[in-house]
Formats: sequence, structure tokens, C-alpha cells
Amino acid sequence: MKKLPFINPPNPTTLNLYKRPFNHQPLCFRPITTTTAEDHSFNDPETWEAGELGNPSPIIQDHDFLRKSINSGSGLHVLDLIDRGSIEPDQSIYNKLVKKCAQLRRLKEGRIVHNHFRNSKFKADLFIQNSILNMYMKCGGLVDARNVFDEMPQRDMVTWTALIAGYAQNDMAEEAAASFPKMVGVGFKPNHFTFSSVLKAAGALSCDKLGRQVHGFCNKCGCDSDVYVGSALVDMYTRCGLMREGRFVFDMMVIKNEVSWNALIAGHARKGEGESVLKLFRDMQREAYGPTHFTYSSTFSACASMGTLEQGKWIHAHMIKNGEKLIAFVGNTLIDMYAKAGSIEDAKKVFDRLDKRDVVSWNSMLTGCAQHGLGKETVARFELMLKDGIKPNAITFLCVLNACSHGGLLNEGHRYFELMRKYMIEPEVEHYVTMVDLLGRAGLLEQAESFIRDMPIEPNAAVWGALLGSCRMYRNMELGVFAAERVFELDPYDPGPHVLLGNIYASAGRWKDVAIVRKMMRDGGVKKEPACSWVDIENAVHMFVANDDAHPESEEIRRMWEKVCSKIKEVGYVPDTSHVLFNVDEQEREEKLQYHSEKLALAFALLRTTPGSTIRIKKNIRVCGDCHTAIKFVSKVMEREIIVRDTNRFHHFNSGSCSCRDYW
DNA sequence: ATAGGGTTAG
Repeated sequence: MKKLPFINPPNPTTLNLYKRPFNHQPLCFRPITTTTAEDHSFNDPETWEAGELGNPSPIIQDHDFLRKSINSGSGLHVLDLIDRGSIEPDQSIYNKLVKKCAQLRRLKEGRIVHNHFRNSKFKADLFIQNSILNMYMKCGGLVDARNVFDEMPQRDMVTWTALIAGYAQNDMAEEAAASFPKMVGVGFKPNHFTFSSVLKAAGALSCDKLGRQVHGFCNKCGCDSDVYVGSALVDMYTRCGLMREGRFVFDMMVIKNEVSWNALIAGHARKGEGESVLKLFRDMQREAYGPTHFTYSSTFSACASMGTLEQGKWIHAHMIKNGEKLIAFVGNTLIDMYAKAGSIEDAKKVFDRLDKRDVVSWNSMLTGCAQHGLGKETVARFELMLKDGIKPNAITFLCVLNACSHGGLLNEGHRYFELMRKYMIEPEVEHYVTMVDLLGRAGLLEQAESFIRDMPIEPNAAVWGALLGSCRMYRNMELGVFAAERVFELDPYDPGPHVLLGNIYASAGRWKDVAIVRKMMRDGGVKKEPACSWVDIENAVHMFVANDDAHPESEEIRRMWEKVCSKIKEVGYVPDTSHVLFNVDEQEREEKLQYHSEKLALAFALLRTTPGSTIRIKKNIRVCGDCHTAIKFVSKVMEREIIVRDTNRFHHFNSGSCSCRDYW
């Protein structure tokens, strides 16, 4: 699956339709649900012996009593009673015990029950064997499950289905997919259950070839009208990136439910198609299906990728009105949404309100702080996380190292890199990239280079790219060229490094080399992604590209920028023309520079917002160096807080300086 | 006895 960009430009024509999507729509609120307390009382072996049942009576034939014993978690006690001859066991007792273990995910106890069963006179019972296979799969005991399967003298369709479902649920999609033809080969006819599981596996593998085959098979077997199969098909197609097929299946479904909607919504959210998600969120309710935790989670995630604060807040309010509890899974996406929409304060509020925080909650919070340039706070929160006893994972470290790099916290960075070993986390390439970045940003270019040479794993393009970026920052042409060559060997089609190299040459006044890089890009078909910026004003999105005159107020916007530009020039702004190299004639350089998309967006925002209010601009690629300087001046001259979200982070401009400390 | 949907990084 392709990685999603950090931010996606919206489609103003469609997004604006959904800017106020809910105010005039009837809403569907679900009744407030109180979750029934689950029975987690299947005790540990030690406490089982303690016998919550008191002294066992020797004449137990009372089935109600047995049922209660099993349900109250005295499973081993029951086995004990069987051993002592106090109970005459039957299939249903084993069955209940196995089911209980599966429900409570008790692998150890499950093994004990299994063992007991194998010595009983019912050991040949196919029904219970299937149940045990399922139990092992539910408890994650894959080896046990496989052994049970292999040793079964006869199997039925349920056996195979339980195997396939188990693989699919345990992230072993290849095995699930491979087992399906075997099952069919031995002559069993798959049913709804089998299809749902195989489709889940096909989706996880992002394998539309398998998915389509299974889809055809479903139709032949008349399973295509099943809700489970339908939802699984929607999920499979969207995971394969085939949105139209997914939508088609969804529309053809005779019976839908929340899961079907959620599958479709999640599909669009995964692709970063935020507008579609918002539309579906509304449509779902129009058709009287209530949103669930899954729906909210996907929708917040979509808002995060668009960075639409108003929308996100609205749906958050919707969730509260709907009486949904703030569980970690949803809370985590909320934290992420608020952070990515530019309101780190709200993200912190959500984080504080969570009553159970998992690694992801912490990671989302740390990431948010890091993206907002709060390097020290990221580190401080990381320490709190350790104190709280939450075990950091690879993502945690990536985020913390990244924060150190951007915050110029060299020593901390080194320390945390070492700390990874203590937590038994093997650094991946990404961690090395961040370390190179850390050293490079601190100006230790040679150290960064030797760090790469000493890496125990093969450096990839991103590692050399990090060095290249630092060379651009410190104008080291020789090392920069070397790094660029390594990047081009490993990944010749990324426009980013080409632009960086071009910038290095331009800063050195080597225009011939700039032209060579430009030719390289042209010949190699390497295209720079067109830059665009957008602002949310009065419930509408306004999008700009460089030299844009498509906006109805483009004349006014240009005049506004010219006015602002002369003001900031008075206080020291000098345009840096090395930032416009590509597709621009030299004499036009400064002129073009002045109409970069972020400058147009800023000018527009200045025109249309009240003095003193915060301006929030979003951009689909890195903010340009000259614009960064210009915006700093504007924040001072116009006395505005300006927040720009670009590909990697937020820039909080205030009184002439930026939270990124000019490192980005 | 067997089935479908959700989060964090770069």
C-alpha cells in the first residue's frame, strides 16, 4: 500500500459543499449505549485451585451449577471434578470450557483443557476439535492451532474455515489465501464464513486478482447477498485501491448495516479522500444508520489528513451529543486530528481527558508536539511516558528523535538512540535517517557522513537525502553532490533531491549546473509536484497555485501582496531568488517568487480576516525558504499570528520569528 | 464450532 502524503490538497469545489453539511440535515443519534461489563474472571491457575466454589460436593449432576462454575471462571476446578469422578463429563462441558477460553483469550488454560480433552473418551469428536482449533486461533496460539489441524484425522468445512479465518485474523494473510484453494481442492464448498475470511486476507494482501476471483466464486455460490460478504468485498476492493468497484458492490448490497458503511468510509479515509468521507458520513445518517466508534475514528482520520479544524470540531461535537464514550481508539485519532488541524491545545485537552492511554495515544501526542516545533516538550512528555510505565515502540523513538533533530537537541538525540537498545528495539532505516538529520542539522556534516558509513544496515535513498538536505542548509556543495549521486543511484525519480541539488548549485551561483539538473529532470521524466496553498475563510476553502489569476479577487490579492511586500522590504526583507529555479527564466525570477502560492494565500487571508486574528495556511509541499522569511516579516509588520502547515510540520510565525527555528 | 469495519511515523 502506498504511503499517504502528510497532507492532501482539498478539492475546493466539492469540499465547500460540505463545509456546513450538517446544520440543515436531520441527524441520526443513537441511543446512549451502556456497555455491559464483560466477564474477565477466568482466574489464573493458582487462584483456580483456591476454589471459589467452596468444597466440592461429590454428587454433582446439577448442570446449572456446572454452567455457573464455567462462567464464573472456575474452569480448572471443573476439570478437577472430572478427574475425581465427581462429574460425569459430556461433550457440552468441554465445549463450554473451550468456548470460555476462546472468549477470554486464555491460551494457557486452553492448553490445559485441550490436554484433558485429548485423554477423554470424546477425543474423536469433530465438533469439539473444531472448537479447539478456533480457540487456539483466537488466543493467538498459531502453532497449537496448526498442530490440531494437522493431527485431525478428518476435517469438515468448518475446520477449514476456522483455519482460514484464524490466519486472516492473525495477520497471516498469505497462509489464509494459500489455504483457500487447498480447501476447495479437497472438495469442500466454501460458505459465507469462508468467503468473508478469504476476502479479508485478499484485502490485507492488497491482491485484487485473488479478490476478484473470490468475488466471482461468491456470486456463483449465491453468497453475494450476505451482509458479511458484502462488507468484506467493499473492504477488499477499497484496500486494493479500487474505489469504484468497492462503491459498486456497496450500492448493490440489498441489506446494509453500519459495518458496510464503515468499510466504505474507512476505505476512503485510507486513501485520504477526506471530502468523500464527509459526504459519506452525512449520507450514512440520512439513511438512518448511526455512526459508531469505527465511523468516528475514520472520519477524524480523514479530517486530520485534510487539516479541516472546523469540520473536525463539528464531528467531535456530534460524537459527544451522540453519547459516545471517549475510548482510546477514537481519542487517538482525535488527538491526531486536532494536532494536524493546527490546534495543539485541543489535542492536549483530548489527551488529558482520556482515561486509558495506550502507546498510540502517547505517540500521537508526541508527534503532535514535534510537528508544532515543541521539541523540549516532546522530550519532556516522552520522559513522562516512561515514568507512566508505557513501553515505547519504534514509532515513539522515531518521533522523539525527529523532535530532537528539529529542536537542535543533539545530546538528547544521541541518548535516546542508545536507549532504543534497552527497550530491545532494533533501529530501522528510518531511525538512521533521523539520526543523520540530527547530526546534519547541527552542522556536523562529516560526522553525519561517517555515521552513514558505520550503519549496520544498507543506507537507502532517504538516508542520503537527509545528508543532502543538510548540505543544502550549510551550503556544502562537494558533499552535497556526492550525497545527491548516492540518492539518484537508489531512487532516480524523486523530484525532491533534484530540487535540493539545484538549490545547492544556485546558492553557489553555478547556473550551468542548475541547468544540467533541470535537464536531468526533464530527460528522466522527473516532475516536481505543483505547489498549492489553501486557506479556510468564512466556511470556504480558497486554493492558490503560483502565479494564480484564477481567483475572482486575484487583482486585489496581487495589490495586497505588493503593498505588504514593500512594507516588509522597508524592515529588511530581501527576496532570495535561489528558491525559484525550475521552469523560470532568470530575469523573471524575483517577479515569480513574489507570487508563490503561500504568498497569495497569505495576501488573501490578510484581505479577508479581521486584524489581529490568527491566519492558518496549508500547503501541499514544503514551504519555500523565501516565503518562510517573508512570512516572518509579515507576522511582525502586520501583528498577526500566522500558522502554516506544510508537508512535514507546522510553522507558527509570531513577531518576526518561527517556531521551527528556521530548521525544516 | 466457523465471518466483515477503526489509530500513531517519514
